[in-house]
Amino acid sequence: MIKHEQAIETLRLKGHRLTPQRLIVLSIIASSDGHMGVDEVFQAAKKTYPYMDIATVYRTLHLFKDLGVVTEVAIGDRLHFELTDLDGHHHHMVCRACNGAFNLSPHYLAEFRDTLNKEFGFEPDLEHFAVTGICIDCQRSEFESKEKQK
Amino acid sequence: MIKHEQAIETLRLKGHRLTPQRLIVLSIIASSDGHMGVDEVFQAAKKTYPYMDIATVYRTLHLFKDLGVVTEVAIGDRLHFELTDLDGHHHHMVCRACNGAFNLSPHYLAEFRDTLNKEFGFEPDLEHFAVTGICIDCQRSEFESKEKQK
DNA sequence: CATGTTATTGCAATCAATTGCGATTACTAA
DNA sequence: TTAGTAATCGCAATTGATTGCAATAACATG
Ligand SMILES: [Mn+2]
Ligand SMILES: [Mn+2]
Ligand SMILES: [Zn+2]
Ligand SMILES: [Zn+2]
Repeated sequence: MIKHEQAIETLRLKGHRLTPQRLIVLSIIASSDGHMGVDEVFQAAKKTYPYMDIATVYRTLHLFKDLGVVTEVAIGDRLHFELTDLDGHHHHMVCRACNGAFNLSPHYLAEFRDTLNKEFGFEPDLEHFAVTGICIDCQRSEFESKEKQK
Repeated sequence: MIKHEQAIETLRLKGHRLTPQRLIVLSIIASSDGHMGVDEVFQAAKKTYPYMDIATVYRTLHLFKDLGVVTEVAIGDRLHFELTDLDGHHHHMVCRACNGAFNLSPHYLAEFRDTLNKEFGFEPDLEHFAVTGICIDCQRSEFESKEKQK
């Protein structure tokens, strides 16, 4: 629970108010081990605070993101959030067929980033990147269902 | 205009109907040299066909995408479309500050794709990829405005 | 503890994108 | 050329995300 306390301290230091809505969203995100979709957060929040509004959830998550408390990741076309990983960044491979999310060490993208930097002076947004695709298991099932068809 | 005829032939071969709406969207996309946002296409289409509906524009663009006639690229959070580049794929760097889009040869991502393939058996969606970030010019302006501040 | 200031909230409106549905129309085949 | 049929369209409703605004509540100050 040290992380939780730290986040609250960050809020206070930057002059943000400690509202019940913010504390609830924080504890929900903190109690999850992976990413959470915005609606998941919203549904969970309504259970302890029925007046919670989806706009407040979005505003809170964006505030937490600005403060560095949570990290945003676009999976497909939906936004997901998770507590910022203090042990270093990571990326994701997300399967478009089964929605499985696999972690990816940052070094797989470091080279790409460096190349764009050196060759074009371009600084890409690759903090917490999710690349969609088809995982190895779903490639197999796809292959098998094609076999069966003939 | 050879491309245009080819697209029409593709529609007919796959059993899709040649509607005025489809022909208009096709000619608009074909007459543009870069990406077009969906609303750009819609506004242009309404000029020659005032009854055009935005839903039809989306459905038409998605059909064209499935047929391989156009390619979709997500720039920031908006979808853009362009005629499929027959001379080979390409990617983009898009500046978050000035919205400038720069083309990127596919070889910059080939390595990344191969690594995911070999190490994890993951097949990433990287057909027509756009990475956002800050271009070299905007990095300079950012730096200068920070200098001026002190 | 009471009070004033202002950040924050809930609600409704809005925007990009998608979808269900009944009306229309492109094409097939007589 | 003329139906018949299914694909397609326009329209309205819906969804995820965002925003303006008036009401509310967190917090500083006395
Ligand atoms: Mn993550
Ligand atoms: Mn392109
Ligand atoms: Zn999968
Ligand atoms: Zn720029």
